[in-house]
Amino acid sequence: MESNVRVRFAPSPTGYLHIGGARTALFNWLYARRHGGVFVLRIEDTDRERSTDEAIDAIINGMTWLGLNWDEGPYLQTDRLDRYSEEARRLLAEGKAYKCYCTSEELEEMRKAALDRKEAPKYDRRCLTQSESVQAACEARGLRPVTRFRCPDWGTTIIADQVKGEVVFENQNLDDFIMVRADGIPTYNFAVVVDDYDMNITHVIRGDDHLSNTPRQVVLGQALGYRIPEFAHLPMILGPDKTRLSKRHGATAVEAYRDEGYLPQALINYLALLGWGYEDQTVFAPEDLIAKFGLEAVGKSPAVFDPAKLEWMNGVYIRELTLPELAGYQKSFMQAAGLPIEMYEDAWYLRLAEITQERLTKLADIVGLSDFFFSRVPFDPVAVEKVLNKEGTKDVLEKAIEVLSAPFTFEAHEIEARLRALAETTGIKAKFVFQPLRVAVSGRTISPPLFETMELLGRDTTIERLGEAKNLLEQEDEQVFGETNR
RNA sequence: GGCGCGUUCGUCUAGUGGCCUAGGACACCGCCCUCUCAAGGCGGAGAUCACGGGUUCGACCCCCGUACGCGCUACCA
Repeated sequence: MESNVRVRFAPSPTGYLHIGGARTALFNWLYARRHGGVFVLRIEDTDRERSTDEAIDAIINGMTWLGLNWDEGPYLQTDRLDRYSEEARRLLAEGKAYKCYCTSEELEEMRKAALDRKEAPKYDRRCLTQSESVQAACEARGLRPVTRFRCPDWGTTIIADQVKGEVVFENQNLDDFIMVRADGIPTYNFAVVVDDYDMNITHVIRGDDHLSNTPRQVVLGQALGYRIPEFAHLPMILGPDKTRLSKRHGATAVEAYRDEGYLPQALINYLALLGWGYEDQTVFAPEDLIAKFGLEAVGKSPAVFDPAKLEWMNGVYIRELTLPELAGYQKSFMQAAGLPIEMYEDAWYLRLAEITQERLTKLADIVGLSDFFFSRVPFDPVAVEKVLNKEGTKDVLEKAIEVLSAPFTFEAHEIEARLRALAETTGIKAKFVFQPLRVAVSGRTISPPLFETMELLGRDTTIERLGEAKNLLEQEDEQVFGETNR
């Protein structure tokens, strides 16, 4: 498809890639792919205090894991400092910007005073007309100036936002914001404008926390003689308490979701639904998302992040995995949890995947579902109480050991047939013979299907576990006997 | 304080003047299936469409106002 669409994701590397950033990246990526355009990754690291290399890695890792591949970049703003200086000098020379020697303390005082007078805290332009001699005096005192943009104080700036619609701002409400700090590093509002222009960005798709900054950027771009890109401001993602999603709300790093066993396609699908929808559909393969995505269908109002729905969706995608894929994932999660995965063959893992697939909501859940295959886990006291300690359990265990010891191929369907026959002959309801066996074999009241579990455990281990359960009951009998005898 | 944005079931949303006695999904509840747990099937409950005024034969949908929430108002982005 012929296209000149160029979009970008421009995070500041002050922390891991979080859910909100991922959603912004996703929408940009979808828009680029939908229109056959270019997706640029740009790191906005002009805040030297808070930016870190680790954060850059985390962002790149997160996006890579999600499959949000970019076509250009990552560009670093700190690599482009000369370019910003060049543009700042130009504006200075044209009288569209000026140097300001006010100190942070002075500015803070002015702000407070304005607020006290119930006025908008707007810079009063006291440095706008400063003579060169005064400037020289300031320099002599060791003051380093910032560069302020001389904002037009009349007229209106209209943003034709693709999500929010037409938004009108009075320029007089803007003030002469700082473009370049005293240390020569540009501020966000300046660097974005230069970058988006230099990188030929056609559509700026970002969080709506930037909507109020947009007129500043437009006015600055106009002063620079740039053509202005289209804008689309996405609604925020909120926590359950309806405030902006943050660390306080628990897991917000996409890497955390990866480590818990979420599938990238599930997270992508879920995130796409936060602020966007297509008829009644809820499950979308990535290609489907690309085919159907459009800015016109993006909602205007913020969305609360719902971990429960993400979990459900992850289950949907886990069930769509092929067995070899699932087995591969499961092995790595089991290994990470310290289970000795070399204990079994690949075929064994395939079989395990088969019987656990529809029982998983997160990949990491496999650990709690399969640990007992590697070594006995302590009996769950509740299971002992409610199942093992029932009348006749010992008898069931004994008979089952007998039945399973007979010569036959130790496969699920055979095991099932013989155990059902046992229930039949003893006259005990099938579920009452299966449940104690489950507890004996897995230690718990919940497990993968019993017969498959036994097959995977193997005849010897299965019989051994049944015997151990029986011993446990015998010990208890003795104790009870001893006590009542006293 | 100023400016801006937003407001449909608990949550994500469908809905662009009559199809809405408001549809779907998650969560919740019940039933079925069933060796447990899941998955699956069926069903239920759940929204006076923030509130108040208009406009209209008719408003969730259009206009105005109010309330509440959020964002910006930094030498953060």
